[in-house]
Amino acid sequence: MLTQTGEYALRAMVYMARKPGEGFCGVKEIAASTGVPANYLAKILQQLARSKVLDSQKGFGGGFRLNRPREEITLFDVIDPLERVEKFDQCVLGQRLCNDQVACPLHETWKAIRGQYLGSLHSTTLQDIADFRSKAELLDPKFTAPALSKR
Amino acid sequence: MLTQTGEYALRAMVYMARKPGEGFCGVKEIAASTGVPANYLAKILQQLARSKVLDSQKGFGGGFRLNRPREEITLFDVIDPLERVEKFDQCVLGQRLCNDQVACPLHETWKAIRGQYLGSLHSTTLQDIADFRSKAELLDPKFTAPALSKR
DNA sequence: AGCGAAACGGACCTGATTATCCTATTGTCG
DNA sequence: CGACAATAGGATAATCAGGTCCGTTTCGCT
Repeated sequence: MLTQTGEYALRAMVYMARKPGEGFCGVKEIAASTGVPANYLAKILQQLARSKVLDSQKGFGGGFRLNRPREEITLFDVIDPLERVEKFDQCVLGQRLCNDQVACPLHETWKAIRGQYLGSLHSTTLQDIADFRSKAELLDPKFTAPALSKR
Repeated sequence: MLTQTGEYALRAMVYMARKPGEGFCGVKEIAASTGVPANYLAKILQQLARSKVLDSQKGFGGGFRLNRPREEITLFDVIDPLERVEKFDQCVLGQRLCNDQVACPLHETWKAIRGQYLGSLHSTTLQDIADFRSKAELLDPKFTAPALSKR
């Protein structure tokens, strides 16, 4: 469904989105919190910095941070630079000709699945995720400890 | 979305489902019609035979055929033995604890995506696919000739 | 029985993905 | 300025999916 790399990227982005404040996060800090191999995570974050989703800062106190407000970064923005999403547009059965008029037997089924998937990635922002509270958190004040404000 | 192996399997199964008659199909025949590498396809079909979706028959005139009526084989039955679908049940963000009560921030989003995907796989049968006719086929009698034949 | 057609099974090759390590570069602070 | 902290980036290793090859087994046919 998602490559390992994509999943790691998502974990890191969620971590940064939920962290209060504007400062840079070090790779080690993110790696420790998300359980992603630090060296590999560094590579992934470098890619995301190159694709303008993150800012990076070398030197003491440096690290990575979101390049834009949370609500302007979608899951798609995170996944897209790391996986070959274009493959989704190709016919599942490998037919050269497969569109809404001349379709392979799976065309409609697959179109629906793909549409739902991409739609979710496009419509879900890091803001949505940062705001998320599980049922347990909503019911039990203890869970509200790592408090965020806003909205 | 789907591994190469899963896609190949789907192509072969669709071919067999759409082919009239009850006889065995040889690997070479299927490979030629679907564009899947013959040797690799053989491995895939062997796996499907082991997982009771296909019957196989050695020797002259042998090959593979569906083990059950078309309408009793779902896309899930085809994909499941070949990919690690269990991975879908694990939390995308790698949290040890992630369920409807105590959830990770992506739990609901991912649950919806996964549900749509698995739902389609479970509810679509080879019968549905075999019956499928594209708009062009329905409108233009030329297309109603058995579209899949080569050799 | 003997031959050829076909699946079966194991060994092996290959390239992409995942992961690690080392050095260079860049920034902060004393 | 010099020491240190942190990313950048290149080289390399490990793992795995995808793919090939070949010998064996099993069957149908003559």
